[in-house]
Amino acid sequence: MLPKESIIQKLRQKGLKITPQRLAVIDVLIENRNAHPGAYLVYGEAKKKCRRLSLSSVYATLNEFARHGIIKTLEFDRIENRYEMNLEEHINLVCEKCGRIIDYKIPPSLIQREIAQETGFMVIDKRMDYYGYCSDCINHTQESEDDEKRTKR
Amino acid sequence: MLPKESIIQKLRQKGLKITPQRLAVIDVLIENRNAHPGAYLVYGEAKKKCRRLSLSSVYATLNEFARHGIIKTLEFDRIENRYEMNLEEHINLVCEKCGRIIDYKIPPSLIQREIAQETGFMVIDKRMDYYGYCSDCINHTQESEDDEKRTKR
DNA sequence: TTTCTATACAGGAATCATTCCATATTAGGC
DNA sequence: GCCTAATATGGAATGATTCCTGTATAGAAA
Repeated sequence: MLPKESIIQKLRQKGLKITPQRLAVIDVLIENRNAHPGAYLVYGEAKKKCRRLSLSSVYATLNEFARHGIIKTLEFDRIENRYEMNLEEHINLVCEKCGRIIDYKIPPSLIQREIAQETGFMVIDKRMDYYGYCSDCINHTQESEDDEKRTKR
Repeated sequence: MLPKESIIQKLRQKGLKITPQRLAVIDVLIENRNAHPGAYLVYGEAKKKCRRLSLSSVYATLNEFARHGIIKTLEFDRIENRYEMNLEEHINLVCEKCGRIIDYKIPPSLIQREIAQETGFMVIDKRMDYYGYCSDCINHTQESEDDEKRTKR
């Protein structure tokens, strides 16, 4: 099944309505699935497909999708959130209830069960980021922007 | 060497000045090293130690410390940033230059060299979060807040 | 100890992603 | 086609963080 159909089916299952705005957002998410688009990009692109679309709705839609596990939200410092459709397995133990954060030193290979046994923490969701430089940026001379590295906003 | 001394020494090495405000922030960071304090908490606690201290300075100081690798900034959705002093090893490949993000499917155990070989991405920094519930929150009845789970701000 | 100046600070305004709210619209079951 | 709960709009509000301008000061040098 096409990813789009799959999403639409999920929405139906959950009793969510299929609106032109949501279809536009879905299209954009699929077309940009590798770009990890932010809300603004989604808004800009989706607006082309659905003239009557507000930024608020894009946020609401993205949040709704995230809530239903259709996409995943990635948050960053100083830059807008990004959204991804790749939900594959891809460590701070953050309690979503009380906000407490428990460090867990990771052995090379690690599974939820170990964490649960050793700390009693129940893992619901994961996020792993490695920060650095992609091959393009390593090759294409560093030129001037060297000191702009962290100037994001 | 005490952690505080170690930090002060690092600041001296980098030519950064040792001010009462910074000392207060350092104390708070050390005292709360396991709490992953946010800027507001740091401000509140540090203010007790150094009457003449502004929130702006706390932010500036935390950013400065992070820039020099003394602490690490953790960013979250909807809640303020948290800061940690635990810099131990603890995966999205995010290019800090062009902002591109490359997915890298992780085998159980994975090292930077593999990433570099397979993708050409040079890893500078890492972040791994597992989200879920801590043992306390699992035990202490879920009561009413069940639907507040994601109501963070 | 005093001087000097680059660095740091205070305090308040500004920014900007995101959310909220009140109202208007509409998807989709009947 | 009707009805209504779910959505969308758009503008205001929020809130963490940054920016800005004038002031203060750490610490090197005299």
